Amino acid sequence: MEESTAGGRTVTLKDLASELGIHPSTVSRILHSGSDVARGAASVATAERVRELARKRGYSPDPQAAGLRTRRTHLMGVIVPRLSDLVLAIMYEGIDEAAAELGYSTFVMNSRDDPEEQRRKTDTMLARRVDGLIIGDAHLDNGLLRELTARKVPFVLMNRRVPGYPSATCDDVLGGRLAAQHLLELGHTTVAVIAGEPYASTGIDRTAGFTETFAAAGLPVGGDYVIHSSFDVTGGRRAAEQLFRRSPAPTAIFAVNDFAAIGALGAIRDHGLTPGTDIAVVGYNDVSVAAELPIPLTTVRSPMREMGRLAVELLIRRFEGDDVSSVRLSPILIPRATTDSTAKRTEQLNSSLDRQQSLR
Amino acid sequence: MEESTAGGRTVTLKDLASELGIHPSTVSRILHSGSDVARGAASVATAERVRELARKRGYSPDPQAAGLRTRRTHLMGVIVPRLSDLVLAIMYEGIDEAAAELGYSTFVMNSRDDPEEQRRKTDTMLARRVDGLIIGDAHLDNGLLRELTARKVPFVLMNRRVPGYPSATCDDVLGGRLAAQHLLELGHTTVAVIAGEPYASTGIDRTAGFTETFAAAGLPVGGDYVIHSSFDVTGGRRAAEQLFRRSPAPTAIFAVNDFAAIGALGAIRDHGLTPGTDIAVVGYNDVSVAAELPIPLTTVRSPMREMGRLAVELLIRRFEGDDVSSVRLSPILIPRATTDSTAKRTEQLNSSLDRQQSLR
DNA sequence: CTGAAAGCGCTTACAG
DNA sequence: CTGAAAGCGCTTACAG
Repeated sequence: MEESTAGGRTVTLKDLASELGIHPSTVSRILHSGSDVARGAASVATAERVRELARKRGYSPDPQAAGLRTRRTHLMGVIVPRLSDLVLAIMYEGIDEAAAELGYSTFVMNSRDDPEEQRRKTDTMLARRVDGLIIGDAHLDNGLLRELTARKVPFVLMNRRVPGYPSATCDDVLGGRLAAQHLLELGHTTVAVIAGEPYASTGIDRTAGFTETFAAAGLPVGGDYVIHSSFDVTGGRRAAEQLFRRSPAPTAIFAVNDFAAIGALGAIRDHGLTPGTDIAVVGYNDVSVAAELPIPLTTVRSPMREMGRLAVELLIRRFEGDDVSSVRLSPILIPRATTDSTAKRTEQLNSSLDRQQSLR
Repeated sequence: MEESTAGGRTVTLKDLASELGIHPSTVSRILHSGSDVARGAASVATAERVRELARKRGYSPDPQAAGLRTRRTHLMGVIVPRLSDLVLAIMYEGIDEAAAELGYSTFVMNSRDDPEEQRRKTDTMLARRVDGLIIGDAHLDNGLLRELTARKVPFVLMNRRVPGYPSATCDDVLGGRLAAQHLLELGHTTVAVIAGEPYASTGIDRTAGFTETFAAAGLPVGGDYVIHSSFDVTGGRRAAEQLFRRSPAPTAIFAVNDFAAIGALGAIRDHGLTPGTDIAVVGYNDVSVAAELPIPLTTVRSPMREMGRLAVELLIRRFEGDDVSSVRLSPILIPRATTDSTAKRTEQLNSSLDRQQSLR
């Protein structure tokens, strides 16, 4: 009945020490002196005996106990809107990898982008005494971040940025620009944006990069051609439905998220049109399904896994007292079939859309 | 410079006690006496003063320290093949919810179904002193599980079952049967299975339920009409390509996973055929995209989120010493367009496939 | 080079 | 009803 924590009887420092007839503190010192056998912590001979026995007994130090003394848990809290969003799941895989490599473990929690949940999950993480937080669901204009800063909780943002706080993000303005340039080259003049949630920098920046580029080309994008939406399939479908009511209809749609783009593709099909032929669509992120769609999706690839890894590195640098600044990773455009041969057919399309609208 | 763990200066039991002029042990006793104000732990008056101050100071007990004494961390380890698999991500959301409600926190790690990684991640979890494990990536014939049992590590399986160990799964044999009955009713006689990985009970059971039902109807499914595959889009596509080489070609395909089914749909289109019209396809799980596909996918819905919740509950019952037995949740069939009007066209299809093959 | 002590924040019998 | 002590497993100055 002595088993308590999983794994039953666990070997402790004291066990090791008494088996070798030396003091626990000596064992501790040796085990902390890095791989160079002793480094002044003990004689090479004792050090070797200790290491040997530790290995043999499968000793693994109790992080609870160590943390109690050192005040460092080697734990990171990660907050995301939802792990069932593939984009965040991939970023988390990057976090998981990097954290493991660097000796950290992570808690992940879903906030569903609800401010109350964000606060609650943050509290849970802090109650667990994490060393710091990776925040993947930051809203612009954020009281929680101010508060965390005041409380000196080390954190970095990932995925979404907020001015004034260190973050690991994609250069989303550039991403929007790439999408715009691509569509400009294809000759599109009436374009629309499915812009995501208004509280997320991702959507805002991608939209800004896109509309600024069109404006600079002398083709400003009208306000009612920019529609906010959730970042999922349903959101994209709904937004596209709205765009179908605009006149003239857009000949190209930039959705700031691949899943929203997929929803838009569905709406386009429902209207009897063919993406890539009748109307161009560009998504964002290049999730794995994008290339596998019936009509493969042109998209802006963002380095999702890398962002996760980077967030871990930045946070660790904050632990070490460094004053880290934000990093934006570069996206690239992946042209595929949904922007194949659309622009030339502009007139044709508009008349076909007019027909559709009169049927309504 | 006194800040160390995130959150800086933290209120301790001792702080509370000295502010009230009582002993820390009294404070501890009160805070542990549940919501009934004192329950013999102290006078109602002191109890109220203590609770009041604890609230005011935002006291939250240090779980490291508590765990060190009690040998219970209230931590669970969760191992999944990959969180970027939506099916597992949803299950994890169920785990996350239930664990939070019941006062537990969880670590999740990806094993990528690699036995070495499974072992490594398990070790990391145990080194973190989790109270137990939820294993979502179990392989049939599993040395690791035997070892964990020998070491008295409490664990439950989720998603995939292994005979002899407690698990929270979907009744996959039933699921396979539902798919088969549906296709039988539509009149299909030449059917095939994209069966998933051979080490996963999910694929095995779904395939067994399916083939047994067809066999019982006097229509045994030939061995070369059952093809193993990975559980993703690529795996499904490859398996379908192989099935196109069979003669007679199947008029219906059961894929044990929706993503594999989506891959099969791609292959079908590549062959110039239309799913739901020329060939029936049934998937498994009913992930959110299934209903949103150009041709919505008929599938067997599994209670993914519920499985996660259930796994948490079972594990906690194991902590309490209960001898828990496995639970299988029931799936239901969701008929959609990919099995709309296929069976009648059998002959027609077969001749069309023959034509295709001769072109190769 | 090694030992001994103190202490991290908590809990839990044991007294009284 | 409350206090005081011991101890969970570790780390870290401090001696010597």
